[in-house]
Amino acid sequence: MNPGKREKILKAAIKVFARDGFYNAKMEEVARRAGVAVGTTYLYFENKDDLMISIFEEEMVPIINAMRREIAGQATATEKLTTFVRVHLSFVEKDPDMAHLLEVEMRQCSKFIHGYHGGRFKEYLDLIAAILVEGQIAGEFESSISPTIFKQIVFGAVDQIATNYTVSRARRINLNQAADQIVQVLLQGITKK
Amino acid sequence: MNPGKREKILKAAIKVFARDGFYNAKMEEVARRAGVAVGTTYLYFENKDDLMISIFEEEMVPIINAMRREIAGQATATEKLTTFVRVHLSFVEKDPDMAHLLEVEMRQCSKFIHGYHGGRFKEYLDLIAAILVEGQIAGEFESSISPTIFKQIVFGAVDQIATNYTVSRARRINLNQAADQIVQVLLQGITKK
Amino acid sequence: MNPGKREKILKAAIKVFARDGFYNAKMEEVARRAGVAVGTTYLYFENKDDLMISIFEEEMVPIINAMRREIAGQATATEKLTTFVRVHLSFVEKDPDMAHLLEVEMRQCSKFIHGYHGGRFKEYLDLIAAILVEGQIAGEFESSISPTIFKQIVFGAVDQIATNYTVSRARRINLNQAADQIVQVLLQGITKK
Amino acid sequence: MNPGKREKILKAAIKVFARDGFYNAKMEEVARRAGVAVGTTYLYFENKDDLMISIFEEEMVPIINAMRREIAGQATATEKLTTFVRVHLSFVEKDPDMAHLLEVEMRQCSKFIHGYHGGRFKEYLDLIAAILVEGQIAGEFESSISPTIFKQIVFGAVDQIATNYTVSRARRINLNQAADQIVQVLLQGITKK
DNA sequence: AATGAATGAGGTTTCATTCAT
DNA sequence: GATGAATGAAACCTCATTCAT
Repeated sequence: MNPGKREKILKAAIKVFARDGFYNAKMEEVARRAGVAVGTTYLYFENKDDLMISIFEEEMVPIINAMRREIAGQATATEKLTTFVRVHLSFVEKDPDMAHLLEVEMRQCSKFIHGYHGGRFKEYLDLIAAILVEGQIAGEFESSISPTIFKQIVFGAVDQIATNYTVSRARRINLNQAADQIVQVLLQGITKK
Repeated sequence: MNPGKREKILKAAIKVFARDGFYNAKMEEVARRAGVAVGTTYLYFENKDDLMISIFEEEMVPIINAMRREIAGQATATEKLTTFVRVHLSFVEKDPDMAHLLEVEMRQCSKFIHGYHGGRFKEYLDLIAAILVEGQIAGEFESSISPTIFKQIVFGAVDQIATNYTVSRARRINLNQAADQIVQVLLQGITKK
Repeated sequence: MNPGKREKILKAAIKVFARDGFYNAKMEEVARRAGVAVGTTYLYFENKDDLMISIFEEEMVPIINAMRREIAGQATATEKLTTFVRVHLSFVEKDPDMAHLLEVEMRQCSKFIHGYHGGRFKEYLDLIAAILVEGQIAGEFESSISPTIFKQIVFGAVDQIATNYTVSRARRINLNQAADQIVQVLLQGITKK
Repeated sequence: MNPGKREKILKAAIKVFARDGFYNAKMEEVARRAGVAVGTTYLYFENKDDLMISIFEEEMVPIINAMRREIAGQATATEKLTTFVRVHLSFVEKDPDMAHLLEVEMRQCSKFIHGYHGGRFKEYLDLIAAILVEGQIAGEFESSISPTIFKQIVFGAVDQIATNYTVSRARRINLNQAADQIVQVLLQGITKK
């Protein structure tokens, strides 16, 4: 098995799935872009679904690790939360195809939705929950906030901004400014003091 | 023709699209559930895509109207924002199939994604933006928050909660509590005072 | 039964069958053009095939009669043959839709081909055969020519010219000149004396 | 790919299209007869129309070439014309399916009719025109005859005989005799001297 | 391991025909 | 008789997957 070839197929699939959508994407096009024969893709991945799942599983690992490292480098929970939002959006900016997959296409892969949930995605979301809990313990954050709900709020907000950025072809949205605003709202709320 | 029949097909499509996903859904199953012949569905809708678009267009209208009415019944912008979040989640609770469609499946319908965006959906998001602006003018809300970004934050947060609720078959999540927490975060932030 | 309505349907069918071809023609379009409901066409004609057959049968009658009359008005077999060719092409010029049907579309109607042959069409061809025989008896024409073969030669030649005229949208072909040339060849041959 | 397989599909299509007609022919039946799967036919031909066009294009080439060779072997224009008629009818006798396609079914393929006309078919007709012109120059044939019209007369006559032969299942028609009669009429006309 | 031709199940859509009103 | 909404069979074509080379 050639691990480089596996990687090439994976990268090609990201491009094609992102561009055409999971269901409209053709295995032949993935193979063509990877510079291999169709049959070869089936040597490295069980089937189309498995290819999708693998993208998620394997591309998510470095992302989660990088995020974890970035967060660890921050002193306070407040800074950690700020970091999460900024880094996530910088990921989106750097690799919009991958971002689009994680946001939109992933949800269509039936095997993913039915029963898969709980792998890397939960791990990623729990980074947010951990930050909240840490802040609550440290007395930075309100203890009345539920980590389970909060992680969804943060991810949802960030993901919506990201989706909007990814979908709108003209990438004239300022993700840095958006990150700041998200952080401000999450930390201070919108109520005028 | 027969508007009742059209409605039956639409409702059947919502069920089937929600259960099987847009691409896995079969027109034959939609027809079966609607109690009509396959050909009949094509008397009322141009094709599968049109059926999906129509669901969005026609089911969104009463939702938007109801939301608008509920918001109008509130005095302050703060109450209006609270209402938006609660009512949205109550919609999700009342009709999870429809919610699932709007959240997940809709994005797969190619015609929807390419060029359609901006109809009812934008209208819905702009309800949030209007609330923010109103609050800013009234002096309730911080004027430094961008309406364009804020509406995405709110929708993203609420939608993520909703998606999670819809996907998890066991509906033991308390949406009321989630609504309260979302509102609290949005209004006050999580920073301890 | 309203015979006028039957006629309207027949005429509409000629137009539609000629324009779209028998297989691509839709009964709904025929009905629309006739100004009746789809179901009505089935009150006057058993089915699509029957409609085609009826066109042939019923439109052919006046044509054959007119042709017979014209021929009868001529004194010699030579003049009669000349008349046949000219009148046929003038029919084509007057009603290209009908001509197109008889030339091209008719052959596609399976019931027509399988077993039908021998109705009006044979009657029409036999007008030619009769002219030849008459001329042979009168001593005008060579007696070595087979009527069965000759009628096909004449019809084939005339029909090919007609088809070419009908297909080429730009109707700049001179059918009169073509008629003269056909007659000349048939009567004298092309060999230089 | 595999040119032999392409040929098998082409031959199968000729049989099926000739027997059932273009519109009634099923791709599945074509595949079955070719001994391949349905999908395979689409590896070699874009679609049903393309298959039909390809039959015409590719089967016509050897026919035209053979005809050209046969004609070239004759000394006088008179002999060449005789040869054309005889060889054409011998083709029909040898391969009635192919003949039927060229005569009847071909005209139904929409792509063929709309804009295609003028490729091989014109080439074939022009063989006749060339013979006439050659004979006129050599002083064998009357110079008053238009080549454009004459080629249609000859083809029409021959084609009508061929069609009649092909349609009538009982092949008891003597094509050799028919060829002689056609030639006699074309060369000498029917007028008794 | 790699290829890519071959497979064939399956879905959308069309449209002639029917039949309740 | 007239209507036209409803029917549902049937066919083209796609494309994930396989397998002989």
